[in-house]
Amino acid sequence: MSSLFFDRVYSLCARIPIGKVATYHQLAKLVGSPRASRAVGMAMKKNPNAPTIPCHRVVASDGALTGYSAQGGLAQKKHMLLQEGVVFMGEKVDLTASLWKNE
DNA sequence: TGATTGACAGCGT
DNA sequence: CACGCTGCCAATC
Repeated sequence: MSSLFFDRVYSLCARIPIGKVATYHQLAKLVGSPRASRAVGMAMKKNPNAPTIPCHRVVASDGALTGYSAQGGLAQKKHMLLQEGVVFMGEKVDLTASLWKNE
């Protein structure tokens, strides 16, 4: 189960600092396929390393929490992000303040 | 091997 | 501003 694509996505996911979030499109771009945002989402959904990969730090391009396969769903995801210090704008993440610039 | 799916993104209405 | 449709990529059935 070692697809280069998934591996890249997981690596980037683990690379996202606490208090920051990345968009699916951003990860897709970093892995080399700026249009593979959907494939990135699929990798998150599969998430073989659930507790190992902090995939909860990945949100939509608009900062909205689109999905979360783990326990609790989107509510839990939002709660975790808040706990890590991510700034929320209602039900969406304030990308203006918490978007990972991939430093 | 082919068709369908899926945690998206962009554009149009 | 909210909703809908299309396009893209890779995985899974």
